[in-house]
Amino acid sequence: MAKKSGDKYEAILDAAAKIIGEVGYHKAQISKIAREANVAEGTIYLYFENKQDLLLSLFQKRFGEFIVNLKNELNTAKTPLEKLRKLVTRHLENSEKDRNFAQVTQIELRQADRALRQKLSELLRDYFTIIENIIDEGKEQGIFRSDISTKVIRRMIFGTLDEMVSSWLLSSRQYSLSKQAKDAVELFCHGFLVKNND
Amino acid sequence: MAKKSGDKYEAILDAAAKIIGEVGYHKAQISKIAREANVAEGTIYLYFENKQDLLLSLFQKRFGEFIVNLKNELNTAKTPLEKLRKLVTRHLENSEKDRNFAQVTQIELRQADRALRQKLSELLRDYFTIIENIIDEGKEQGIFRSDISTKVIRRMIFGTLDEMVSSWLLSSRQYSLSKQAKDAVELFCHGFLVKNND
Amino acid sequence: MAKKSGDKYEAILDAAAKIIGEVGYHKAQISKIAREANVAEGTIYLYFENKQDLLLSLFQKRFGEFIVNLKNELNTAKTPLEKLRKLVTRHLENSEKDRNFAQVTQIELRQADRALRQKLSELLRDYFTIIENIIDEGKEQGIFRSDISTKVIRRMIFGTLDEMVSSWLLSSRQYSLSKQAKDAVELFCHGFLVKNND
Amino acid sequence: MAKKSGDKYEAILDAAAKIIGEVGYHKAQISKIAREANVAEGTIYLYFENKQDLLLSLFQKRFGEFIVNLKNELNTAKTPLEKLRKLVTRHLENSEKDRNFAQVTQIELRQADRALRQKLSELLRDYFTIIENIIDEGKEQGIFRSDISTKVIRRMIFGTLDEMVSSWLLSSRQYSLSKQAKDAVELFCHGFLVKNND
DNA sequence: AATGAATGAGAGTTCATTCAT
DNA sequence: GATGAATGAACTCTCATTCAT
Repeated sequence: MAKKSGDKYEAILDAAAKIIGEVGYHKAQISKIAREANVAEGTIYLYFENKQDLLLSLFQKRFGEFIVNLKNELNTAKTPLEKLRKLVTRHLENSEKDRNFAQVTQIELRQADRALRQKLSELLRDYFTIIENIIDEGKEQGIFRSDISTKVIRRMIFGTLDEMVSSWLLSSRQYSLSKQAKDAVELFCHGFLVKNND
Repeated sequence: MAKKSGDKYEAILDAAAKIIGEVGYHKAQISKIAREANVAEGTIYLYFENKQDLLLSLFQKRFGEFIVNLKNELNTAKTPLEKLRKLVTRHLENSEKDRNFAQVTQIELRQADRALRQKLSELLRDYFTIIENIIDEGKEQGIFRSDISTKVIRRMIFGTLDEMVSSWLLSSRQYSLSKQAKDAVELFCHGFLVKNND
Repeated sequence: MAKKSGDKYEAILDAAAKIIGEVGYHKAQISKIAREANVAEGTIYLYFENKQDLLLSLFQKRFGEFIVNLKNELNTAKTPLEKLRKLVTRHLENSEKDRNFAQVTQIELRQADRALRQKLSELLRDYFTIIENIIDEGKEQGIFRSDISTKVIRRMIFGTLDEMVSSWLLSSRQYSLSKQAKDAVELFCHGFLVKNND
Repeated sequence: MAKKSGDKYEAILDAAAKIIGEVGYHKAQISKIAREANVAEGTIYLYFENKQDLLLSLFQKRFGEFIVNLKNELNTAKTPLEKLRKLVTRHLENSEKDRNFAQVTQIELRQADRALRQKLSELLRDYFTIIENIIDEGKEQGIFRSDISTKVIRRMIFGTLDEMVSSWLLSSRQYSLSKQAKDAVELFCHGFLVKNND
């Protein structure tokens, strides 16, 4: 397999993101991706083992970049709350900016073989760890409640973001996704119950 | 097409739920479903238009039953908060009880054609409306905060439940899903911020 | 897989023999064989696991029939020499009659995977055993020389017949193959050395 | 095309003999042969027109050398019988020494296109002529029987040798091939019939 | 002469769907 | 209604060959 540098590798990944984003993984034919990338079908197999490996590499690269950028940004935040705000904002902004990738992440990754899903969830685990670290940090500093398990909180945060992106993707995308970041964080922090209703 | 009653119709739906739950929609062969249902392949096409219609009908029926039961139960609840608690509990309990169906709902529905997804989201909309009605009722009664959009709250609730089920499905399912209902509701209501940290 | 009875099974085998005989195993496309058999491509896979299995089945059936017929005929012969004459005659006659099959046996079987070749040579072993039994019977009766190993004699007999068929196939087939049976047997028995030249 | 000399030319032929001998002509990938020869894939096409030409050249060269050596040796033999002995011995010895080449000759040459097979049999014809010349010489000298056609005798000799080599190749090659030369010649000359059984 | 990345035609196989019985 | 053998379009992947460097 050729090295992962060079125009073609990138062109194929871009084409794959576009086609898969448009028609879904199963309906995305290698021939279409090749045409979109201005490359022969066989060329794809110089850079990727097979179709599944292409999807995996696509996710790996894009998500990896997102994670790296996110980590850098989180380092500039002081409090866990500030970190959470940045994470939520980045997640929604990124999905809004790269619709194709969001589509792949949200929709396509859930299908495919058990084996593939396994590998993909390993990649997601990095993201989960970042979220859980923020939560644990907040708990240690006495800012976040310790009586609810970190995992449940993480699932609320990720699930909410995920659902927000899904809704937005399935809608006509006429509203701004990232502008809902503030509301989401507010909800996470205080819930929707009016204070004196305990 | 035969009417939607009779042993075979049910047998096929059960078989479909089982096979799709096990191997996913795309890998679920009609021949396997037929064999599981003790029915000839062609028979399936007497009851369903095509494979996609089978998936759709499966979801429709199972989800419809869930919605009906849910509505009945919600009628016995007095406050919006109580209603929310019942909804969360039923959602998690139901997923835990019928793993195959949860698998289909969570994972398989997200793929497939735009057309199918469209129809499915119409079915989900019923559920969304139920959730949003509870929220609006709470807002009207001054129990729930009115400064956050109903849709965002709904997405948090559904997204969280969805993610909780997904996590549980991808895990070895060694923990009880429905036992986390209380924590989830607590989070929805008060958030995870310690009170004096405003 | 469907049962091995019925028109289609036979039609496919016949078509395969014809096409493979004409262009060789590797160049024999499933689509061509299907068209020749007046059958859809997929139908072939109802009767055979894959292309290789088709070749194997073809050989198995045809060669099996030949072996059965041969055994019956050998039972009517009294002396080992008479048996040898019948075997040689049948071998050449059969090849002459069914040119396609001869082609497959001689040429195509030698290629393909080690695995396939292994299976095929197991089938041939039946034939080898028949030849060797005749030789051993002759040795026991003191008619055939015991100072030369049965295997070497068998290889001479089979190799000679094989080569005669090969030559005939590669030639324009203008001469009668089976008419050389007598010469062949004469050679096997007495060699080509003039008697007083020891 | 480069001239048929030089290190690379030889290296490619050697590599081809090795790879083809191991996995067969059809499964022998140009890329593998190139790697084995420490040469770029494209380089092979500087020395050979295509894959088929490579196989042909391989046979041509190796078989040509064998023929030249054989002719030289036959010149030192006085009687036709002595010549036959030398030919049989050389044939078996050569096959035993260069297993890869034997494999190619026996197995791979039989497949491939009609066109290729045609060219190859032209090369073999040289060998056939040598054998037939020995037979005719023997007939003229009254040593060999004139009542059996030269071609049939030649086919017996070549077919027997061929089958002996084939058997040996398909076996685990635990026995000595060349040691059976004497038995073979004995069979050719006197047949396997005990003398007083005419 | 030498390279090896790129090409793209080609072929086996799968499987949802049909239809004669 | 029920069957299941038959269909054939669709699609991934291979690999001999080319050609710009």
